[in-house]
Amino acid sequence: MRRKEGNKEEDILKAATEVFAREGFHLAKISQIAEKAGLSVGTVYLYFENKDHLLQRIFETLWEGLLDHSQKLIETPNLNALEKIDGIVDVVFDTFAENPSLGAVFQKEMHHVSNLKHTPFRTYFEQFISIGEKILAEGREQSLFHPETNLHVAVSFIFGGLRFSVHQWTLHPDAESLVIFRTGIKKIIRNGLSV
Amino acid sequence: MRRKEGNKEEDILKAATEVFAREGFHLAKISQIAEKAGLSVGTVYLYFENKDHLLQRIFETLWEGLLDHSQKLIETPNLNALEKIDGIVDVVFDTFAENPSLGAVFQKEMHHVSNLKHTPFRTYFEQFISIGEKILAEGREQSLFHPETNLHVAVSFIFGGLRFSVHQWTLHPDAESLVIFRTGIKKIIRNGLSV
DNA sequence: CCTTTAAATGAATTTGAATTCATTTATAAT
DNA sequence: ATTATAAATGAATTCAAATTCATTTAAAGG
Repeated sequence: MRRKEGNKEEDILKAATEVFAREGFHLAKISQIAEKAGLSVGTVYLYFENKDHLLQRIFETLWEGLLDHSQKLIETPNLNALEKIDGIVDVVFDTFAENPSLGAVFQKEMHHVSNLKHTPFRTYFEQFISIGEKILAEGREQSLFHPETNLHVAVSFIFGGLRFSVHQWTLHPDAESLVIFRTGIKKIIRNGLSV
Repeated sequence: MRRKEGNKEEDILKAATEVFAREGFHLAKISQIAEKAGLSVGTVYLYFENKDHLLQRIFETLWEGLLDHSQKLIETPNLNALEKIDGIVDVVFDTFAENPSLGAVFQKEMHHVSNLKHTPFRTYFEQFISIGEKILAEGREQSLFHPETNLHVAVSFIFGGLRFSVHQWTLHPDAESLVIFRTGIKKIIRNGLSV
């Protein structure tokens, strides 16, 4: 019998990420993805049930990576809440630094994915938010943070800011601007704008 | 001859905003919009060239309002940079407080609109960003802000945070949480999380 | 070097909603 | 009242792209 050559599933996901990043999910054509992956339209359907599932798998991998690293981070001893927040910023930027297209897809298509039926994506997002809230609550207990800050508001603001900044960074994803974004964002989260 | 009853154009835009907010642009059906506006599918096309133009008009009105108010704000004498930033937060929340669905559409569909050909939307966004950068530069000159903060990073982060927070607020758009979001966000932008 | 069968192909089919347009309705002018 | 015509309707058409599947290709086992 014939055997599979290379790793087509991976090739397809990589191609899909790039096409979704450039075109957006709805304008992306399966034919474009197939071409970029170097195979035919029909083959895409041997590996993925449909277009939605492609996006779903991309987000699944992404979220699992983010949550896994974040979970390890908050369990690290000898880190205070401020250091953990810096760690979260690093987790996010490290994730997207190795794959800038993923940052664009994350910014553009998260809402589409969370609307899909039969997906655990609202749960993933909620877990991430809940990790954020844990860190902030911890910081408050350690008297590092303003006690009156509303957790939900703070986490929403930081999540949105981080996500959009990553997206902006992906427009010119070089190493130098990566450092500027990372450090700039950490500084704002800690100290805000004012002196 | 027959004359137009009421303001159908307005009815359609209002209905479209609600349907786009709930379903997202691509899943929204013209038939749903027509039904919610209390008229037929064909009538929608008497008032708008196509589905894209509906979204386009919604964003046009939205951006013009935001830019107009922001422009007036930065020209107001006797406001320092910190007060101007508070003003921007207020402009944004005032805009969406009177129409929470607009906040959801703004968060979900901005990327679709900026991909449309023949639209000035990248320009609108750039103008808004440029207003933000002006305020930050001013604050730096007034020695109110950390001199080393990167303007582009700070503005991206704040824009993203503000946009996503508004979207989160629209999920439970009551007056009490509005105040909590407004004040919480202003505080974080000024002072960050740490004491 | 056949034979078997999994893998791959891409043209043909299906689908589903955007858009159109022939027909109907309602108002204003005469 | 009648007529002219703008406004409105919604069933029929169009269209583009997702999905399918009959056919072809190529590796592995005998």
